[in-house]
Amino acid sequence: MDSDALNTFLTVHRRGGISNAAKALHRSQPAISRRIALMEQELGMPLFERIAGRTMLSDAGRVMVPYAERAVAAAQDAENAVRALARSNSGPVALAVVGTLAGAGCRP
Amino acid sequence: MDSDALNTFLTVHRRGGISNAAKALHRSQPAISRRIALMEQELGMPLFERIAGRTMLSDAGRVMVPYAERAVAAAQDAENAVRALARSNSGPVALAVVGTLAGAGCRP
DNA sequence: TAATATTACGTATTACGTAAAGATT
DNA sequence: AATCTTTACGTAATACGTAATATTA
Repeated sequence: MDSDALNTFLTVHRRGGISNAAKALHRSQPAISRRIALMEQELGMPLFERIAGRTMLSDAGRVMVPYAERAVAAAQDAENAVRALARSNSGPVALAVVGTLAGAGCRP
Repeated sequence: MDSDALNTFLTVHRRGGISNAAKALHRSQPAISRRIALMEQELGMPLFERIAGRTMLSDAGRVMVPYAERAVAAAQDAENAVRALARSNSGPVALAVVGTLAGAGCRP
């Protein structure tokens, strides 16, 4: 179960349907529908209940939401941490040097 | 940055090289090498230092390890949580029903 | 030479989008 | 009718494995 798939699942939940999720993710509706169907097939149970034209969380989906949120956030954090390191290597460090040499040039 | 990619990264780190990671993941060496190269290209910085035939963590890689561990574990937890729900729905619950109707037919 | 990592290249899998069909209000 | 989801199908992007090419112990 990939964090990318989990993000798709979360978007469908948050946007309240596949159509809105597709817009938010800049994908077509069938792409999102198939992705969810694949996850459900992989898990052997539905994540959403298609009842009365509505796409609402199933019991399994309700269980998965907080876990998916953690997984997606953690994956993003991993990337952010490295990018932040890159900035710290060429940003604030240079600022500190300037501050030490000139005593000005950076806001407190 | 996908949890699957992060898992590849972690495996290379833990196994101490691309060859061993390839064996552990049942992939070829080039597949792992390219996957890491793609991540590095996406981040704009190396995750490993190829020094003297060794594949060791770079500064960025060292930063990423704990984040990657959390992300991979969280993604697995998401799947496990739903599968655990499935087991709990077909175990104790069914047992209770049978007990109510028949008063027998299942082991305590 | 032995072991490792990377390129090159063709293939296979996967994922997508468009179009059409099914279902529900 | 209108909206939403799913299926069908052809195509495009991605990822793989084999083979060949470095690079280093």
